[in-house]
Amino acid sequence: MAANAPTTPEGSPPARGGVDQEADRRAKLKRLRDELGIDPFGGRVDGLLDLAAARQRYDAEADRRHKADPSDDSRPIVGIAGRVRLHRVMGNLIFMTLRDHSGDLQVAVSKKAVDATSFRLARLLDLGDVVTARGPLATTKTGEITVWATGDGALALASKCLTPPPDKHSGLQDPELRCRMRYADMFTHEQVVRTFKLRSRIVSAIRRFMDERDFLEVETPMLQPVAGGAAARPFVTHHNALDMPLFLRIAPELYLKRLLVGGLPRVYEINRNFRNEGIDRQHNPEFTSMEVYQAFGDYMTGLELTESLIRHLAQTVSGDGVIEWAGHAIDYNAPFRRVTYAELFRQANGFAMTEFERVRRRARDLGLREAGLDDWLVVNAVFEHTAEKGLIQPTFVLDYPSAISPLTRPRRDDPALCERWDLFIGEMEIGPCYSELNDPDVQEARFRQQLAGADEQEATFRSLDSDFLDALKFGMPPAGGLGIGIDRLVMLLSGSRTIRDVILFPLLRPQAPAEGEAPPA
RNA sequence: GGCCGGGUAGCUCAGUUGGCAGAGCAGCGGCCUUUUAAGCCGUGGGUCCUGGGUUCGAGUCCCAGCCCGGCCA
Repeated sequence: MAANAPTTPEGSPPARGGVDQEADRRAKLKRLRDELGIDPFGGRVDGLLDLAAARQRYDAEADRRHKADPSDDSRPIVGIAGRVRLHRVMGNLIFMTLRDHSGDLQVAVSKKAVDATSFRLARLLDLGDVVTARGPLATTKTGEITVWATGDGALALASKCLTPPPDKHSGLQDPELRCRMRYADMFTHEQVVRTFKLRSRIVSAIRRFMDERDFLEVETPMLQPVAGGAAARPFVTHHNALDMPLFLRIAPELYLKRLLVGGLPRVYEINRNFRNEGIDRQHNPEFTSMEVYQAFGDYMTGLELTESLIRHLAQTVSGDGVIEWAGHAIDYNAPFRRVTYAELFRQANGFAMTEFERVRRRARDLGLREAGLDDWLVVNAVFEHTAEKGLIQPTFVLDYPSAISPLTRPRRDDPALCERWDLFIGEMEIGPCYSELNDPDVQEARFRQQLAGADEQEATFRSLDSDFLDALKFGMPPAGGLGIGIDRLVMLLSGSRTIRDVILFPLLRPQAPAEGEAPPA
């Protein structure tokens, strides 16, 4: 036995306490190189199967025949790769459970079946090591489908894991660490990989759906000289060569509308927006949304498109179109509920939203700020705090007040209201849709009104997008425009309660600098 | 911003009335050829988030702060 006493070897003072598990792993790394001549960081291997695919190759009949007559071996041989999740050394027989994105599969290494070096490697493996293995598929006594490492390529180390992985059973639990170390989260919780695969499938399905309806996917600037298209605080940056300030976009709207002016009748964009605001269960500073513009449509064509898209996605994901979320079975098959803003307000508060004095009283009762605010802003504050609660099943809220919808075409029959809806599912706002304004003079007036209402802070990042107004003056066809929050939609369709479960690397506060590192300036 | 909960070994977590800092997994040494979070024997490992305070004595009580999570605004 090589000298490997638990006492500190001379000349190699361990990290404090001598309990450094990375040091143990590095010691093994050295033994692998020096004693076994193994490269612990592998190389190309051809012909590997995913673990799930390899498992499918199992041939029960061939296994049975081989067990009856060992000379009759037609068992399929597979090459696989995976991370060591469990490792059970039983003297001369070693079992390990590998994991990859597709699932888990057991590998057995029998001392009799492999060369001495491979067996010593199998003994020395640590949890977390990435290995490749090759051999026939057969069950164990308890019926577990297993790759019995055999012959050339029986077992090889593809990448040594130097950091001890999280607990093999419970995995990472700390929600912040799970995001910070998403890679470890992924290989310890299968659900994480499932969710992000689902997200990818959903986004692909959205693109197919839109493409089939003759919408053209486009990409418009994310670095914008004027941050328009929404009311939100932008991130500010700077272009050096042009020596100009730039904003990360808060919405693609004003560029997509330019494309309508240019003659594209149906466009959509799926990409990131950035809003310099708070972080919670439903908000990440960068988030993905889809915006869609359809010339000669209006907010009702947008409604039909949205409802059929979301129903299609739900049925694609679940088969029966009913998806559990936060304890509710949300049914995407039934026609989505449609209710006007005014009616929902009345139902929630017991009086009409136009009774402004009662609305203000209600706002004060709710502890909301109302003094000095425009009547309609108070109405909307009360609405958000009363009417949006309980909108769990898919619900379109129609005909918002014009006063809180500066980019929307007013209703011809009642200009106080406008052609706008918001979709709510699971008490979350999934997205708005408008009949878009296309009168450049009205649009300019609304912009100026908005700027006039801006407080000092807002004024630093608000400005008039005169390029956009110039474009409108060439004539933009009437259009319906809509936005759908992809992250929230994925939350609903994947059963995720927080947006961080559907964003691979959500924004986190930077970690406190380790001792010895320079503090931030 | 307010309120509540949390921060203890690499990971997951206990810690009673204020009285020697604990378990499982992981690690290290050993046994073991059909295990399933393998098992068995032995063994090392702690800035109890940070800083004050009370006390003979603080993981525990008090104050302040930092970080995480939840609820509310």
